[in-house]
Amino acid sequence: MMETETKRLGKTPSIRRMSLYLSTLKSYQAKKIEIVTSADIAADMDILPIVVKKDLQLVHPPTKKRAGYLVNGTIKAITTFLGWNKPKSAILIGVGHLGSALLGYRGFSGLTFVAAFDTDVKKIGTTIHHIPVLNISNLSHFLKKRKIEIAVLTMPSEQAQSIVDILSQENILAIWNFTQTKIHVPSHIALQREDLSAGLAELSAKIKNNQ
Amino acid sequence: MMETETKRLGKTPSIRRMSLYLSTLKSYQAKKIEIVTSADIAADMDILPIVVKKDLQLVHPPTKKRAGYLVNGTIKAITTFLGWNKPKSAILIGVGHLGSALLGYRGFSGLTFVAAFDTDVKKIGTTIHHIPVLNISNLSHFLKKRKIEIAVLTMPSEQAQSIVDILSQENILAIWNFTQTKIHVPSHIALQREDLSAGLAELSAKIKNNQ
DNA sequence: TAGATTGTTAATCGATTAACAATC
DNA sequence: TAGATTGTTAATCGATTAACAATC
Repeated sequence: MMETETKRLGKTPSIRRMSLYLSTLKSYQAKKIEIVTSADIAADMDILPIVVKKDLQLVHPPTKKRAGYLVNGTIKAITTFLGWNKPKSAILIGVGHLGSALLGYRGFSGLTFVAAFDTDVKKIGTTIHHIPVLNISNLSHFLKKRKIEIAVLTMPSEQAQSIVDILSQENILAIWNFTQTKIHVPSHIALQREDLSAGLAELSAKIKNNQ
Repeated sequence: MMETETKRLGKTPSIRRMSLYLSTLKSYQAKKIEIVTSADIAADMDILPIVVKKDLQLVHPPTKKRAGYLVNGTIKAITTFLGWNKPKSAILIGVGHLGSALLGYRGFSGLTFVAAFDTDVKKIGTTIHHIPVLNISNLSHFLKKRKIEIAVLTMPSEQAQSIVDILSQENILAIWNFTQTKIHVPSHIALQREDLSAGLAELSAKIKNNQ
């Protein structure tokens, strides 16, 4: 029997919901609410309370013994579970509109952009959202000096694999691929591919269903 | 028993894969390959052949009687299944970096941006990727004149609900929400929320698993 | 004590994978 | 005919939901 390459992590849907739990809980924090029930959270997220209970059990949140979840402690538990308590150092490659949007995105917890790279001499030497844009030809050299954990790819698809080959030789942990192309990485590097059209496909199916 | 509001569509994972089938098939088209097997497609997408067969059965692709799928016809079948044969007219609200990136994104099939809206007088009157940027105060008026099917939200979260309230009064089919806030829409409007941090959460879990 | 809520086990549902029949 | 491949049914696996025990 063929061995599946991508071993299942299990709980992927739960993990994808974690960031929404975080922002929901932070909104309670802003309102100085210290304890919330699974029903409260569920109502705010349009899901069922049992989903909240099951999901949160993954992160071992502190509870006020059968009276609700402690807001601050649950935020900490989720943050730790995702490894976001120690922000991961990241670089971004390709400072177009999407790249710039990600560099300035306020919503990422646990990710800190250290530098961006581009080929365009007009961009090199500038900063975007306070992050310096460096010459792509210095990529290797930079990675040997600085410990970088995540590389975010927002350059044109055609250049993706050649950059990935450079990244693969350095000591990074993960690649987050926003390009429209499949890339090949060594198995020790974690890979996440974002496909914006997948969301559009889902929306299109919903439209069809509404009619 | 409480009624679940978001009725299950079923097959959501399959639907989210459709756009990848499309781009994979288009790469065969570019190479003038006319017939491919589920094994070919599976190899190129890093999934199992049975997944390809099951997914494609949803769209009723033309097959060369047990010898493979006809590339052109299968592209057409998927496109039709998603309703992408008649491109949907769309507007985008909030021409920041993310908005600009989406306006210029080459990867969307079946979506045509007709106009963008912003509050910034420096942007109003210009075009981005050939799409005119209009004054947000003309939104209602514009929607009464032009048949728009999808509204894409890329403005700051704080403004989201007030814009949604305007949109809800007009005759649109769907809202694609890229903001970080939950919005309330009437049930006849399809809603898709994109959460960029969900992908980061997934990637973080993969990193943890690799260690 | 009564009510409320988590924690946990069991049931259901849906998606993935396997097996194989049909047939080119 | 033999080999290959889709189409389809069955089995497995995982995620969601229900039910309820524990206990504050």
